[in-house]
Amino acid sequence: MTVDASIPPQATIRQVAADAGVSKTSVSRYFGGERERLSVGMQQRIQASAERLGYRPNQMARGLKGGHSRLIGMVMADIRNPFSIDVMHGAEQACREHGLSLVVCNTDNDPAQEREHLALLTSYRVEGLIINAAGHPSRELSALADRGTPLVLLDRTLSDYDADVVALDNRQAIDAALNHLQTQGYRHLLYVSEPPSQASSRQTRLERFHQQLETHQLSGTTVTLDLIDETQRLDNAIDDFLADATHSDSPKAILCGNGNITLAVARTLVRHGVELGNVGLMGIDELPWAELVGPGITTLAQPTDLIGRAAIDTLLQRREDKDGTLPSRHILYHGRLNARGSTQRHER
Amino acid sequence: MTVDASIPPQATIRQVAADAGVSKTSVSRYFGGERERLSVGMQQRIQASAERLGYRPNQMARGLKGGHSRLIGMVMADIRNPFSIDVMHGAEQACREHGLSLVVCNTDNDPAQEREHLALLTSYRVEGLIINAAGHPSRELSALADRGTPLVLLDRTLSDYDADVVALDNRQAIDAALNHLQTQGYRHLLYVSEPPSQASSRQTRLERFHQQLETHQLSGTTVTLDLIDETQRLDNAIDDFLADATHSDSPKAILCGNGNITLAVARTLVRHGVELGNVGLMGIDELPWAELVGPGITTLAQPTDLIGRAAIDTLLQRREDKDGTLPSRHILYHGRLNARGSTQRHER
DNA sequence: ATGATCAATGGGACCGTTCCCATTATAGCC
DNA sequence: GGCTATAATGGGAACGGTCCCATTGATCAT
Repeated sequence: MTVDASIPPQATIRQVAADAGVSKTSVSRYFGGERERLSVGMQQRIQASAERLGYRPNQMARGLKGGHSRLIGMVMADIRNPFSIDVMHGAEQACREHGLSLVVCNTDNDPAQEREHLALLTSYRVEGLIINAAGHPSRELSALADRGTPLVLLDRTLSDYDADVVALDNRQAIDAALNHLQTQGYRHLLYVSEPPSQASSRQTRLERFHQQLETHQLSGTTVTLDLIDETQRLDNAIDDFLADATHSDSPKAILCGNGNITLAVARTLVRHGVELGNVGLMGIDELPWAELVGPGITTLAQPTDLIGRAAIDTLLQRREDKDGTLPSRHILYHGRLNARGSTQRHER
Repeated sequence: MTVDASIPPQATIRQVAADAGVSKTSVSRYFGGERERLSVGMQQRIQASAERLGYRPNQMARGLKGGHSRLIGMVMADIRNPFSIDVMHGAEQACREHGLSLVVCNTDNDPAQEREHLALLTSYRVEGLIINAAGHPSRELSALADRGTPLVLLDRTLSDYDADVVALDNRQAIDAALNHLQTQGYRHLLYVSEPPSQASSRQTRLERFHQQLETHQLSGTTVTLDLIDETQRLDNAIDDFLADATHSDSPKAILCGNGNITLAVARTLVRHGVELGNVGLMGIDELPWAELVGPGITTLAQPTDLIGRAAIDTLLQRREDKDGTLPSRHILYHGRLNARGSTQRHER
């Protein structure tokens, strides 16, 4: 591709107006949602000129005077988490339906990156924010919220915030998992999670696991770790769990707190030649490949695409709430059990 | 969260200037990269006022007069494709290092969505564009390119475009796959692809497959299909391939054109109780779960994170090329073979 | 002493668009 | 006929910042 020194710059409203023989205000009306206020003849002249000149509105100029950036910020803790991908897809589709653009920022679970991204989104004057990020509200987030930027928390709650939340019902998810594992005959469980301090949903799941063990006549233990540098520790924890002689007559199962953990645990079990089902394995969140591993891995699926959509819808409703009378909502979706062979014990 | 009727609006440069007792030009200099032109005392006064007032620059105003939106558009054919996810991650990181924001648009392989997204990115005056999308250049894309917007094609070429390209070396990838399958003793192959008309890389892989069969003393057949509504057709094609009596004494293998196909084929084979290795299975692109399925699925991995980074770096170099003397480049990365059990035949 | 250069600072114009008020012509009602 | 309302259209100011030219004072060289 050769860059030509005589590149025609992007046409402006003034140029279209001059070409069509009308005022710039009429052209602005044509493109700005007031087309019906113009005579048919004028509309046609404007359309012809705009097309001839290849006019495209400058959203930055519009945003400056009109006050609308048409941008929605989405701050994600980990875009490579399978959960994030589907949520983003749903959110992006919902934005598009409203003529909005989604700006996705990835924090890799780092609060410093989160602050940077929030500052950047502020500089673009985003019209709303979807937050799926670290556990503590930053000053940057507070400033945005204080200034009235609509905010929806995605799969998170923040302790100092009474904000709209769209998420999986974590308690129901853990209850359903424990029910299933108990029904399938497992009695001693290991719950594996990424660091709970990074996300309230992880904390809620972990707490619920502990709380509900006795109710389900189950015993259990937990391990939390950072998958970036603690894979060895996971291996050891699983080995210890499987070798635990004090529970040698209790059928054992491992419950994984999210998709990233399910993958890591499955790797460890397969590498150690563990027969799935004999040792139960279940993961929170569906994974497209879960049915392929051994006898199939049992999962509790969240409706992720739907959650992404709901987050945008909730945000747009919050944006319409000019006088602040709409109470905060927690929209919690139930998980759906996909029972597969990894939670079927063999008679022997 | 309660919306307070007395929300302080975002502070402007004029307010900071008034508070610090300086001119707006000085404040602009402070935040606009000319800080060293100000006396130390003035810098401190500005900093204190900006912090007190919670000032954040308005990128829209900056973009309007200064001519820089600081946005990079990235148009992806399918954000749920595993390839896309890692590339996006790498690209986003590279953007961040340069103080740029990545705006990701997902087309779901639909040319109409692509046109819409390009128009939208134009309206934001993006400073560059990474394109990984449908096969035909649109008028919208032509207009952007003609106007001098830097452009990098990602895993694609466009027939009418002499643009920078960053991609896997598709020919090397197919050659490596055929080498491996031939070395492992397979003699009759099925190549499965998503529709080649949607992406030049698919077309290149398909053509190379046909071209190189004889060179490798292999025979083969191909099937191309849209995974959205042709799963049954895939099942049938695989059944026919496996039942093909004219090649009953040639060990058979299936080569999958991308990660989405690998998942779909693996599902079919596992569901039909096919023993991997007995029938070979290999996929272009690494998948995090590939090692977990049966004896492990052999893959040819692209360095996806690196490709995403390279795309941004290439784009930024193109942007610096004011006088158009930098020739177009095709930056092609080699795949790396991950041999696993799915391409190991059993003696029997 | 004079002239040139540079550091430091500031004000006005501008960027592309929207918003707001103004004008003109026409139609309908009293 | 006069008055009011409405459709259609337009021009100027403003949005928040950048850019460009101007000014002032200090320093250095001749």
